[in-house]
Amino acid sequence: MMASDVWKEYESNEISHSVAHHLTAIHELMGDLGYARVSDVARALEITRGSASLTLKALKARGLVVEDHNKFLKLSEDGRRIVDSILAKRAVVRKFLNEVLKLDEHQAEVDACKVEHLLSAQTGGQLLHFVHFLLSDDPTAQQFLAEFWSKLDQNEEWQWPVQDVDQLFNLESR
Amino acid sequence: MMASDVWKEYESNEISHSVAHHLTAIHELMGDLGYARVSDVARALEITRGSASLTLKALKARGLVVEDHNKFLKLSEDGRRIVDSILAKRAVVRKFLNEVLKLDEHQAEVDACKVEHLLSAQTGGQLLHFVHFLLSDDPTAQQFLAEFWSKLDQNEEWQWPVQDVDQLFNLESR
DNA sequence: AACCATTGTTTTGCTAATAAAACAACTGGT
DNA sequence: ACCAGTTGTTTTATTAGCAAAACAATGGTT
Repeated sequence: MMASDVWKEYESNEISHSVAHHLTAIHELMGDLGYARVSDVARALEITRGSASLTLKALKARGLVVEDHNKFLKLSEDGRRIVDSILAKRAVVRKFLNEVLKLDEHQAEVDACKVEHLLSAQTGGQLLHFVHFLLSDDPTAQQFLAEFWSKLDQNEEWQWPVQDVDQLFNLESR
Repeated sequence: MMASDVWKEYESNEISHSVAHHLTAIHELMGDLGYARVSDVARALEITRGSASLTLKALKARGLVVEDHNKFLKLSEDGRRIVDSILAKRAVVRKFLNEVLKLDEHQAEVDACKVEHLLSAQTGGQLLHFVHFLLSDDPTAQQFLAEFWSKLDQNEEWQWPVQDVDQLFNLESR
């Protein structure tokens, strides 16, 4: 039975996908150009200036973005904190998908981009610990990865989607 | 530099979060009650009948839901296929977060629910292979997990979010 | 000065997903 | 037969996020 309070938490996120990319665009523009204006954000995201203007106005009202005396944008302390957490999650998810699960880079990039703003801080932190150990020079980790990859090559295939995943795991693993 | 075609793929998904849960609600109601009507879906999702009626009308138009001569709903072949892929992704992600990363069950449930409809079939399949091997009785997998968990307990902590994840991985891991 | 490009904003309209409320149709109890 | 409850739909309104278009302000070129 689905706890109905679970699926509704999707909307009650700190930030939306759109907001996440408005904020990260400002961050990247500050690095690339040294500044970020409404038009620069709009260009980076390939949306109209009007759309960016409205979204950024809301972000200024929320205190995530601050504006110069000359319409130059900057991340606030809170905005910077959010961008850091998003970029960290994106990086670790991309790394996991690409370097562990061996998905091609574009697929890893796309999927990481889709989930980066949805994962909790706990999940991001635990995943970071996991991937860090997995890709370290620890011999156990390296042996494990080698065996996993060799199994991948052996093409032991289920047809996806699997009907009952729990059954595949022998049911008693709880 | 963000490839701007990447982040826009977020909207171009086969199904939305809302649609995913309308479909899975029908699936679960069929199992629990043996039938599923508009009101049953609305109750299960805790939304109004009006909202469910409109969304389900669109799903009928898309051919994912079919309607009885007496307003009883059923998944079509396509709808069933989508539900299968969603439930499989949800199950494997939940299992990974809870049983590998040791996140509490509620957090695992919530995060899995958020990303289930966003992951590609490739990602779902690869993650299934990975978790299946990781939780198998293969001694290498078990040893790896034991070491990982012991490291977790040792509380080697970064402050999250980590500023530069790539730096943490020594940069040269590609 | 006249012109043009760029910038930022505002207004209007669109879609998806919801709530709220009104309504019609059916069902069951008395 | 009547009343009450349930069901499904429609209409109206809201919010987030976009486009398109109009507009004003600035800045540079000739």
